Amino acid sequence: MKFAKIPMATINRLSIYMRTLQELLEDEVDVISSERLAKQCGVNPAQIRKDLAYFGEFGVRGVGYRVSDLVNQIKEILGLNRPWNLAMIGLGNLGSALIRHGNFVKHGYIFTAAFDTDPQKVGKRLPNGLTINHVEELEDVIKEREVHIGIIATPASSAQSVANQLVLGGINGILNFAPVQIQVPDCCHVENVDFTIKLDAIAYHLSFGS
Amino acid sequence: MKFAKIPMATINRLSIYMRTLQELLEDEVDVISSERLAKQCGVNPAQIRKDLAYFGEFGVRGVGYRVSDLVNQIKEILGLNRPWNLAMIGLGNLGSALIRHGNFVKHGYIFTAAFDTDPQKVGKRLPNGLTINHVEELEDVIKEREVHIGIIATPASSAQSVANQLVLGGINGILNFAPVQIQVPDCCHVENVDFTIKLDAIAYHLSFGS
DNA sequence: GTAATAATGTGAAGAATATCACATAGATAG
DNA sequence: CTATCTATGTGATATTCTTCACATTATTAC
Repeated sequence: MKFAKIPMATINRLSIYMRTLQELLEDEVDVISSERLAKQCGVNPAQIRKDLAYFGEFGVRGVGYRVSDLVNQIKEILGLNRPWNLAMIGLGNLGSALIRHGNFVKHGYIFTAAFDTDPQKVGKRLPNGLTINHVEELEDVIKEREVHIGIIATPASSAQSVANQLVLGGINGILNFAPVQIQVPDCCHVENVDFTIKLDAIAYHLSFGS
Repeated sequence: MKFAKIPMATINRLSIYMRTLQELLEDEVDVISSERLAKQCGVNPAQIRKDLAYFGEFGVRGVGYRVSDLVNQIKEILGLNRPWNLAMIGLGNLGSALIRHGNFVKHGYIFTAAFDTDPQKVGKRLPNGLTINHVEELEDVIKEREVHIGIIATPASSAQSVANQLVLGGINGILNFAPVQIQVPDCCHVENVDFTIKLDAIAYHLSFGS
């Protein structure tokens, strides 16, 4: 599928295009031009065409893109035409909220394991039916349940040690909500979600104009 | 303070540097070189120097950077040497978790208002002492309480209408957790936090290698 | 006071990314 | 079947961002 080196920015935008296209689909829009899609996504029309061009030709000249087709094409490009199993590590405020949050399921992700160290929490059942395991069991359980992606929602202080265990358990993808830079081997891909960084950026813009 | 046009990426990295420096400060490290700091932040040493060079000279040649000084300098650069008032809109799973999450307070941000539309929630008191207002009162309340930044944690469907009201209330900075692209006038700066985009990026990497 | 050392600050080179502009090709109407 | 129209796909161009490499300058030791 992939022949050239694809910019990370392209991958992220594809995700945004897909989101917008799925909304259009719900509104029963059949066909859309790069120009209109670009406006809705807040990007340049040529950007969309270039992004897609990395992977093939998906439009019809003089017409535009068939919305439902393009959604499926992007899903295939991103590897989303299959289920991905998630494990949540850390069931404090944030972890618990995320696991109950509908967006993961809506996009085809499935929680198959959840971990914490608090004896009060271990053994408890979550609304989605999962039972919380102790972090000590992490390595075994994620192998057993074929977890593909680990989500770290622990305090910053435990994040690195959890990441180490995830790697030992064979995980190659980590979504990290802890506000630290975690170190992993090259085989493992980490994405960070850090909202205080975003807040700082807003503070900067408010202070010194755009 | 700002003379050239600063890359957004630089601003985000300054935030990361600051975070790491604050940790170093707790470990009582006095001085650090760009090389060592770079390793801890996962960037190139020249990058750090260039980023800082946009704003002035903060290091000592042959020695490095005084950690506590640099933290303060970056705070000033980002406009963090003052309090910022936040309003949370939407107190579902995510909004409630975020407002209880210590990281905002830790970095000097203060919640001064909270809103929801659910009559069950309006009037209730949050653990931090705030009383939940109805979204109808949004415009007035945020003016009254001098809110600077609005955090949208509503479902996607309400995000745009909330954003409109925030703008009407004079807000120029929005942190958006809803998975939609919201449209605002140029005077208002929006940052999006969208973890499904990050998850999609991980899925892509797992599918087609790095 | 001088030399050696070390790590900054920065101009220049390089890489990556985004935008422009137009040739191309599918669709539709006459 | 031909002409017209429209929006894609893409080579060329422009821009933005990152890395290199080294001259510069504070510090320390002799």
